[in-house]
Amino acid sequence: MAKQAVGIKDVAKAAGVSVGTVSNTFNRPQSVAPQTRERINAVVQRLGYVRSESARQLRSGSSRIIALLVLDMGNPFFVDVARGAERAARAAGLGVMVCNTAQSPAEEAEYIELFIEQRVRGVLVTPADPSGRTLAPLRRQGIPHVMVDRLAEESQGCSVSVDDVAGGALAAGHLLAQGHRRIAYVSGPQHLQQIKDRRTGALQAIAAAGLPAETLTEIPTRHLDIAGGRDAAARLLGLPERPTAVFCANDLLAMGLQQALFAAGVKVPDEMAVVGYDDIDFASATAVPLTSVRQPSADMGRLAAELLLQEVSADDETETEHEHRHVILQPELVVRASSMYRVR
Amino acid sequence: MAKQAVGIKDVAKAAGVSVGTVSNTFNRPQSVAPQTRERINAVVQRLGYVRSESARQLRSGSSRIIALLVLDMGNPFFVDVARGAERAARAAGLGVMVCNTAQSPAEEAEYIELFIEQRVRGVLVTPADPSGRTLAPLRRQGIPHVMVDRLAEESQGCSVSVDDVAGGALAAGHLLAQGHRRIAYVSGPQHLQQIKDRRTGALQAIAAAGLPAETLTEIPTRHLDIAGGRDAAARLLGLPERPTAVFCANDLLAMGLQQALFAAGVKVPDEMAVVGYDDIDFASATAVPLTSVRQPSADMGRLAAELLLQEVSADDETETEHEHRHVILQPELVVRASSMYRVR
DNA sequence: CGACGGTATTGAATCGTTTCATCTGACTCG
DNA sequence: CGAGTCAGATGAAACGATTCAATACCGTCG
Repeated sequence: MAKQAVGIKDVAKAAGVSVGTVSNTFNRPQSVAPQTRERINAVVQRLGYVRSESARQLRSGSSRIIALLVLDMGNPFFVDVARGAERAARAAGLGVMVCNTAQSPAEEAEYIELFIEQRVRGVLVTPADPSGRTLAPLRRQGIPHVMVDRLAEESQGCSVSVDDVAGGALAAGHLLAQGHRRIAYVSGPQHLQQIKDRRTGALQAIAAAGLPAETLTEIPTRHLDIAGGRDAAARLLGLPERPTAVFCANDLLAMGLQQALFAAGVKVPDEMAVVGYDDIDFASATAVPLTSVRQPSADMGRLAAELLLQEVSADDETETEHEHRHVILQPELVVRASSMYRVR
Repeated sequence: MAKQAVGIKDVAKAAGVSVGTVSNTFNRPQSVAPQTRERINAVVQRLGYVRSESARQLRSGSSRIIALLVLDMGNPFFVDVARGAERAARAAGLGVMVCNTAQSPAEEAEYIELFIEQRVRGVLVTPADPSGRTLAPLRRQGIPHVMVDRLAEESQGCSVSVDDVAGGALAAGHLLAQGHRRIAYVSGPQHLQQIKDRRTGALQAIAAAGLPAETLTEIPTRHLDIAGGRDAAARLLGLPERPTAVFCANDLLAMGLQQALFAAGVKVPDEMAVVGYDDIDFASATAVPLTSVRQPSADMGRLAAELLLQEVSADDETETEHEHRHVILQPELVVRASSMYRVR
């Protein structure tokens, strides 16, 4: 029952021209006589002909798609990044394929392989593997890639990242300024650079305030999600000297934590101030709106895509040698109720 | 600088065999002598050869990718659907390309065109256009498609949906059982079938309780998101006879609404009971956990993908004629604090 | 020894485009 | 009238894989 696919030859025959002319109507309309063009377009319409991308890319060597590999599709932060990237890519006539590594280097490697098979035009990636080894095949194939939310090492390619050290310092600095002297840092998987940098930033702020490093107590979690936040709350409340403030490595953790605190009857912010990270939409929708470190997520996606497109076109005209660039954006603290002491 | 792509011919030459043999090593290894196979694999490894998908699909006529078109990537409900679909597809060796229509029929049509160009194996779609007209090109090209979260009309193809009428009835019935007699329905764009069905269900429950239709006051919103919920709250509180309970067409609305109520000092659930829809993870993470109608989102994605795969293989062996199937899943009410009257 | 069977390999045809060198007329100009 | 120009159209080669009929080789059996 499936219709037989109609190809460019069928169109050519029906319009009484050669395949070359049909192809030209699509790719350089100005070189085809107007009336021929119209006749062909009419036939295309009538037969419902659609170009086969696979045939085009076979000829051109690479597809019109860029891939985006994110750590967690369930985190709205990455959804925002994806949106930014998608907009930029579509403006350039490219499609975006978004895939989720769930922070697993193995998944990451698998997807990279898939992308190479697809001969994607380029790859945007928030790396799950800190070594960057999973990206080696891309380099080998000469496929441009840009790291997102991660500063690339020298010669590893372009990157767009946010200064996580500064972000950590902002969060901790804010809590210190509110008078807190025992602060918990709810972190995540230690192999993620972001986690480490945010801690570093927090410690810097503490040192700058002339306080000892012990001011910060780290509470690691296995997963950067809401459930992880709930778990962390239990451990937080079980600490011998209970902190009066907590800085969470992302908003999902903060939300889970905040809920568990509420359930345990611990008042936010009076008994426990909370600061999150990412400033996702949901963060401002909690009953006690969450103070959070905002990352310019959509911008990051957009910039990364633009950098990638630049690199792609530099590859084309081999004359201009491409210089890897590293864009570092600055985070911003958004203060809301969850970290403001009641006026006393 | 970009490495020259290595093709199957290079491998064949380097291994001293014909291209056919190399191809066979990949596609029917058992028909190649073990030692030849090993030699070829070694060469593949050494040269870093990767099959070109475009060439394969050109030959086979369709790609190894299925597309998933969702209404709103920012809604975790659809992320769950995507996860379910992705798992099923990858189990069958297919990739999934997820795209976001943002509820715009125009975007939907554009993406459909893209999918046809890509000759995707099949399409899963949560339709933004109620007429189903945007799907016509798919039918024309004989590309299998399954509607997700929407009951397809006869002969429009397979579908996997959740009984939204039942869901609406569950929500309203629950509120009625709690003694509420003035209920608001915060709805969304009227062209979405889900919105209409949930209202229908609510009205059925009201009728079943022997109450007048006026028991339900509809508050429409433009967008099914958190901001829409905040807006709705203002209108809700401005109503002449303020309802004592509100049923929101999805959880995002409910979250925005709940926050605005909190800010306005309206106690949930004492002064206003709230019920949402979808039961997204975030819904249970609010300070006052949200009562919500749970949809088996991941199951829906999985089932839809499975139905699609079935249809795909039925198309292959043209012997078995494919019968369109319609799976209707049942929603489930998850009662949490936001709708439970304090014990009086 | 010749016919046969089975396994492993070959190489040409094919998929649907794009590209480019070539061709065709029509028109202009000296 | 012949040469030159130019817009438009042509058709074959190429892209990189898969597939399949044909072949080569080897051992076995009658």
